[in-house]
Amino acid sequence: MRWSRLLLTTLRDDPQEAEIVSHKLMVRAGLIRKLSGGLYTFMPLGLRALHKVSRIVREEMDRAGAQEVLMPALQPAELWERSGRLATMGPGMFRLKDRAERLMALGPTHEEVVTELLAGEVSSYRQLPCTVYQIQTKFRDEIRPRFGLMRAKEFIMKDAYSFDTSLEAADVSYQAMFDAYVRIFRRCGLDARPVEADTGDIGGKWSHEFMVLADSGEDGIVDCPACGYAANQERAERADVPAADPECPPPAAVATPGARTIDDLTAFFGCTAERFIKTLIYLADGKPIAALVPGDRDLNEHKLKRLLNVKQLALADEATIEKVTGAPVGFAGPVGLAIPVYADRALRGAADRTTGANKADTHLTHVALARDAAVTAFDDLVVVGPNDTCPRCGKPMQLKRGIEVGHVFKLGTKYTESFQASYLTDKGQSELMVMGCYGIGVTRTLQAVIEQSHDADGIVWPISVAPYAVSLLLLDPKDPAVCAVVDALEQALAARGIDVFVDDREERPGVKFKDADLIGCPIRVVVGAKGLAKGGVEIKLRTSKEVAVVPAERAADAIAEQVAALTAALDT
RNA sequence: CGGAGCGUAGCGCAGCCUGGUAGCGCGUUUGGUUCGGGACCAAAAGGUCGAGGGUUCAACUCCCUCCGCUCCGACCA
Repeated sequence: MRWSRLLLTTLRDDPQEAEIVSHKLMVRAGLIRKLSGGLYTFMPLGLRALHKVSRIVREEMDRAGAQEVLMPALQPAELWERSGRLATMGPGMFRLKDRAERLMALGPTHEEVVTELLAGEVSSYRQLPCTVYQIQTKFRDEIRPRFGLMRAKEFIMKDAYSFDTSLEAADVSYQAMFDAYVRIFRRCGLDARPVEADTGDIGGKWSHEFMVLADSGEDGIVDCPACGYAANQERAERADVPAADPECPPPAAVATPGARTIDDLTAFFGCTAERFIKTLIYLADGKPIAALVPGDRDLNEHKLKRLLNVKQLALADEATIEKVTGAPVGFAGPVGLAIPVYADRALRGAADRTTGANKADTHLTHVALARDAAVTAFDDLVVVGPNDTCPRCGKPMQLKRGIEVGHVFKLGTKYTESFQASYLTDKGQSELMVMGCYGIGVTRTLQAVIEQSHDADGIVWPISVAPYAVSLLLLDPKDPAVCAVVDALEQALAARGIDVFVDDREERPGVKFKDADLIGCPIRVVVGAKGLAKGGVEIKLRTSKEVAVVPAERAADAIAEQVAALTAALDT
């Protein structure tokens, strides 16, 4: 491809719309253009890179034995009623009506459609296991689209679904997908690592997310360098270190006018935040409950939701809090509370702490939790912090940020039950299929590659996903001799199956160098009158400063060697 | 949805506080000089100043409403 014929404009300045480096670079390098918030056009160069990611995904899915299908993005909402997710996932779905007033949805994911499909297709154990996948545009009415392709309203996802005869068989399918994911991200040149994750609205028992480490990542990751334990902060556990507080006198009420927050209280009492017990009133499926965490910790709502096994969990409104505690917001405490009370494990054995008194402008000191309050259960309820230790080995852990590029779930029979997706066993009995689901954000993965691989000058593409392997800079487009060398080289490379992008614009050399760095193809080849006079064409890797000068007639072979070396380095 | 900020030429921005009929840089077009790390000179095209309403002799500027975009929180590939 020649630049002069390509719809490509690079930008000198960072776009005002972009915040993180990968987004800025994608716009500057002319890979994407914004239509509106969370909606992007892939320009020719960006689409090439996207196709390369898709191809890797497809190859590895096929290798893992999954079969490609393509399901409709437009789906009847009735399907979602059957699984019960119209309620839980409802607000995140784009809904519309057809001319018969039937409620439809633009698919945010396809568990319903695929389960309905397999329920009809599979009738015998002989047809199992079966894993299908598709690479398709998904629609989600995100509350806040962000960071370009990272969180978009419309994005391309590879979603796969496995169906098995048993939990054990499903584990095998899960592992096959897990292994495929490791290969996919490795081939994309990404440093992605699997972490234990929360299952969220998708449901199911167990899941792993594949995280690309990046400071701009939206997720917190907890990582134990000693034993390899790694988890999303939403799910991460910590070693159980119960409080070992000495006995204390009975609770005493202290007037604390206007002191509602932990900050207010530490100032008022002049002690550290951990000496307080934070009491949070939640509505769990509409019923009030209290959750207790040490004053210096944040409650992890995912953990609480899992413990309570409820669908909806939200902080209670002011009116509910006043009704339940008898006090305005900010003075709730566990002593004398008539609703279920769940406390973080670190509060087991807690004594001589300060809590709200369930009375306006009043707190209780000398509270010994077990002695003075009725705790329904102790469990791990806080967001893991920097000082927590590993739940497996007790060693210190690290907190990092990550971009979630893939997620694999063991779903069990959650969906096959809703859709009565069953098969006949070899004994002629009807059993529900056991399911797994597996997603990769293809567009997000592409951007994650850039987020992880760039420098001050621009993108540094791994060869596997680069729009072109080679940037060929024609420095003297008016010099027939130079043009002849470029033409011959372009053809020679094409004959070897190497994609070349020729910058044949009538621009000064500096402009071409800058743009080549910005666009970031892994191999840069410069052909100019000066260079030819000095011995040939110049070959340079995007990752290196070294320039090799090679006679024109040997250039194609030399480049092919570089391509082979770069490709081999990424192959698993 | 709650909080914060921003909408002026294709892109990046100034002007607004203190109303007087819109400017800079990049890019684009034409001509010339240049030509190995974002050249220079000259000329030119390009703007309903996000939209609507109000105040005023006069609104990019002040006021109100709405819309859009970006960032921080809940959602998630």
